[in-house]
Amino acid sequence: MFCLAGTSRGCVGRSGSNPRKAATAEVYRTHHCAELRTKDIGSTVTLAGWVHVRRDHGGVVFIDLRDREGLTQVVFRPEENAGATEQAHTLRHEDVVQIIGKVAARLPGTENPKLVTGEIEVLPDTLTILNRADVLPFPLDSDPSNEDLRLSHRYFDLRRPHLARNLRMRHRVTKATRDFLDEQGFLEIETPILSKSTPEGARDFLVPSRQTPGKFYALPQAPQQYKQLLMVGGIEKYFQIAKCFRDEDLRADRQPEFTQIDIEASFVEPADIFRLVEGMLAAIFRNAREVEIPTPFPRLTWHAAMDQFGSDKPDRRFAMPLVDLADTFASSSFKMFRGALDAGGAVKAINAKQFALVTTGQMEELTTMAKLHGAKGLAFIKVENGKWQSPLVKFFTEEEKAALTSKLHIEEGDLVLFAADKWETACEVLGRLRLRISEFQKLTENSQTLDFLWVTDFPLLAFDAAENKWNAVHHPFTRPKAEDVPLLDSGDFGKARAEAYDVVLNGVEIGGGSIRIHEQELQAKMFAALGVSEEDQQTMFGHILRAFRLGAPPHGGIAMGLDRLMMLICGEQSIREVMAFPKNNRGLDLMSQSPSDVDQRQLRDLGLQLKEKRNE
RNA sequence: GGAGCCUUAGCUCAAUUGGUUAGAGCGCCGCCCUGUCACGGCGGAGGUUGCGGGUUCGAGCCCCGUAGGCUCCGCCA
Repeated sequence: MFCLAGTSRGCVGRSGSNPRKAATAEVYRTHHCAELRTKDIGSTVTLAGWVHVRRDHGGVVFIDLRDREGLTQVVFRPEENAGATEQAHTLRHEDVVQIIGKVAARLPGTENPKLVTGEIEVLPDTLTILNRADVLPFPLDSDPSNEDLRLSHRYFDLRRPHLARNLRMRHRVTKATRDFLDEQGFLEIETPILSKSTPEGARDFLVPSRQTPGKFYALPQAPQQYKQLLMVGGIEKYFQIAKCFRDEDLRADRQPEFTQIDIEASFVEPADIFRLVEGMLAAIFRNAREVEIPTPFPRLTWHAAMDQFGSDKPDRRFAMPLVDLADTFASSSFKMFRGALDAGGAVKAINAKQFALVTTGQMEELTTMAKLHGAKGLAFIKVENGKWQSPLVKFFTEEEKAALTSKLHIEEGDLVLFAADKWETACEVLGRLRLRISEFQKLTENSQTLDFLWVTDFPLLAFDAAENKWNAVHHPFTRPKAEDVPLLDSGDFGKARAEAYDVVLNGVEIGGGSIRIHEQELQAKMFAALGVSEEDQQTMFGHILRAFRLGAPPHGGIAMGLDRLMMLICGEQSIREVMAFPKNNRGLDLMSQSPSDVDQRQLRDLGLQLKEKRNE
């Protein structure tokens, strides 16, 4: 036996997307398990991998040997190799073995067309058991629903073809990204992970400083300031596949640490960023999914997106548009509608086609959802047996009914839902209902559509009633649209729009960015609007304000959420399925049991003391 | 911080209205089996029904609490 325990050269030089011979000779094997064909018959090969399945006939024993690339059948025959066959009887699922043997044609009629290696099998001279496996925590050949169990044995779960495929796909996407941006002249530059806490935005993960007791680094929520400073530094075109950290509650599409394709460029306008990102996504989808996506992407202003779809990330794979009914009900006798309009609000409706048979439970859920998002109730019309079943109908004139029928294209079997409120509330409520109904009706279930679009002209500032102050919608360095800068002077903050844009795919925000402020004066105006004092500006952003006075070029960029993009590319419902080692719902790593207790001494070194002892 | 759904064998699930000893498939263990590829056959082990309490003659099933998981709202510039 010539096994060299401890060598790891077997993996060097392998491409994830394109299995081929390693640059250096492999020690453990001569071929991978999806490689051998009839042309190899007669040659002696060495294979290494996992026992995928054993079929033991008492005499002859079959092993499906599996490695990353595929399966090869190994046949042990007692009359040819009694010793190896004897050993083969003891093999179990996921034992790791190496076999040296001859490639042979399968007996006529026993070829397996389901395997690419199904024409051949390997007759081993030697079987080396490299490592035996315990009884498996769950089977690898089906999808276990117990995610808890999967996450606590993630290293094992990763052997399932499903996850392996996702990780391989992710590699292709990041490689396509790097290749594309490199061709476009972008430099990949790393920025610090030990960074500075800022009050804006999400809650920071903090790292106590040992050498400066009582002070803390923060893990970056995004490399935002660094990439802008790289622009001041004359880099002109930067990108990074950057880890970002936000200490907020998790969701199916949110993890405390996640990855962004972070991009920034100097001397650019939104159109430059749009072209770049469209080209990059086209390259990504060409490489990963082998599809050509149409570019340029359609554009929608934030106001139009809200008005038509009730969302700043509209899913346009189905219609169900929000229809404005202000004209129809301008002089309505129905108080709820007139009241909203008289107060300067909106009356809008959606037509859920062929959903009149909505169940009581579904209707209750929709009503609860509407109220939760600010509606006072949920007015509706069901069209059944040629009649409008609705408590509202008695308030409508014939003209109003005719206008509704025409504007909403009402037909037998439809369900029409109304919202009458402040414009933004009415839009948001109907937008939420629209999405939930699309789930009820399974409107996007097997859709292959890739609907990309840009949402532009976001509001610059939003008023936070709870804190009684204005906050930046994007971040405080976002450039106002040139024509809206006077609104900052006049205090009409709510009307100011930003040079900010999101790229949306199938109703999921996969990226967002903006053109930045590069002048110190404009930045000061912005901070003034945000109510950040001169002193706080210096403490928190002194370095970046100083940088802006040393010849900062006009610049802007975007950050793409790689995990969400991968989720869509792989057709997953959760970003956990496209990350190697994700955390659960509560931010725990069930495999390594982090976060964990630390030694008292570590705390002492950092000058920290725990306030409360937890019950243990 | 809040809401909903879920928790039965290692895994996936079942268990009539609350009714005898909680079952099946896969996996595991043992024996048999020389051309399978979801190999097959026979036998076996494996359960505090998440945990605690309550109602009841009787609880996997009903009620209360609690833990854990997932999803959503808040939160996420």
